[in-house]
Amino acid sequence: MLKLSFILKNKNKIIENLQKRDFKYKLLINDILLLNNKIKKIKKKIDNISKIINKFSKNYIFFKKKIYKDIINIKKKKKKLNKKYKYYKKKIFKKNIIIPNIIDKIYFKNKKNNNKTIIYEYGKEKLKIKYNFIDHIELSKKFEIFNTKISSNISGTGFVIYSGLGLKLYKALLNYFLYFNNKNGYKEYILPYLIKKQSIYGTGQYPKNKNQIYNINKDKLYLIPTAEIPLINIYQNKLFNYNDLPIKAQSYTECFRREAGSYGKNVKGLNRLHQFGKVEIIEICDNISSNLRLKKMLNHIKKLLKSLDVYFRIILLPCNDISNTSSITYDFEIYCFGLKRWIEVSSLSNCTDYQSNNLNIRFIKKNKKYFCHTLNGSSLSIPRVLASIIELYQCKKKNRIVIPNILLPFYN
RNA sequence: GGAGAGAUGGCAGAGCGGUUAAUUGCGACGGUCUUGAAAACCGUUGAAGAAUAUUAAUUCUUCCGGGGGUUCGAAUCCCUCUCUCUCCGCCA
Repeated sequence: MLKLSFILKNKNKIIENLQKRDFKYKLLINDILLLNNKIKKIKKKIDNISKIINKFSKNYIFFKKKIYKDIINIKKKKKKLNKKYKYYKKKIFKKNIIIPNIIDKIYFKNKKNNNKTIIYEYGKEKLKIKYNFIDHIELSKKFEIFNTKISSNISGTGFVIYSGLGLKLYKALLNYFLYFNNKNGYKEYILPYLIKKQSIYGTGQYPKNKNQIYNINKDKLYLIPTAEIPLINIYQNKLFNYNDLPIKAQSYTECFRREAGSYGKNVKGLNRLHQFGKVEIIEICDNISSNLRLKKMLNHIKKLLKSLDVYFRIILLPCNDISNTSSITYDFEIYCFGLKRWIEVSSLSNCTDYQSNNLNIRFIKKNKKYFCHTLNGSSLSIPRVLASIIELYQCKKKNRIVIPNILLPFYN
């Protein structure tokens, strides 16, 4: 979340920011300013009372019982004021936490920013291939790849079972992604899938996305919707040396999403699942170089997709479409030749200091402490990549699905 | 699940009702010495809010895991929550 002191000093900037994001609750900033003025007055009264009490207690022996009664009255007053103070603080917090991150400068350069901007495209020539592509759902009927019928008996819709060829490809993709990321310095972690509410607050998905997250009431735990949450939370309350940055980490986890409200075509096959596997990469860096790191991550994921030799594109998401925590987001989409549509396989964001404010992730440089910047991206979502690969690679030999060359060492 | 111990600054670790924002050690930063470095020595080293005032500061308040209570006064006593550790039980 944004620091309150920042909000107070940058009122206009934030209002402009909210407008750009099409944020609905426009009086939010005014509310916060009003509440803050109230709180200031209360704090001043409390300070004065504390001063009197402190003086009295320091000179206790001299004053003794003379002013004693006054002190007791004044203490009662202080208690009342304290309650008020905390009440307003909570109110401010509740409003503060829903203010999204400041969007990147790039969104102020282009006037048209309600549309997706394609910034890179690769493999377009594949569109020329003349072949009767069938989608991965049909393919799965022909080959042993995955099964949603059996899984729906077990868990309901939105779950999947991999076996045979599908399982082999799945593991190949997974191991290749981990290998590729690791080669580029991302340290791997195996993470818990059940997390506390506090961790979700830390990375900023709560309270906005609370309807998308599975909640295990009995134990007050939540299923992770993305590895980003436990992965970033590893570093809560950390103080890094400037020279140790950037921190690069990755993890494969299953991700659990309720997907409340989605229906129809999108739900079919491997496209939208309640549980899916994804390799996530994150970086933690200083407060200046985060956009440079973002570019490096962008190139990293680009290289990975290129090596799979699929038709993909990179999109700069419009600022009214990026998540609360993000200042700038790029989406990576692969073209599915069977479904004849684009599907998102990665989303890469710079969260600047929005998360590190919550999680108290800082670095120290020349005895001064600063908040780190955090970045995250998928590298990559496995079911969707698997689906798009089998759809494209079915054309290379009749009645067979070919495996991309790069995956062969991981396939066997 | 049962019993016990604990959470203090960047880290380690004292303090366990009254100049304690907190002894000390290490680290970090600055300086002296040196051709340079090390060693040694000297100095600096938490955060937030407010007032005065203005670029240099001064003053006040709050903060020793979170929340609440006792007291003229709490890091220190009590309650509660969260987390960590040790022992016992259960278990892949």
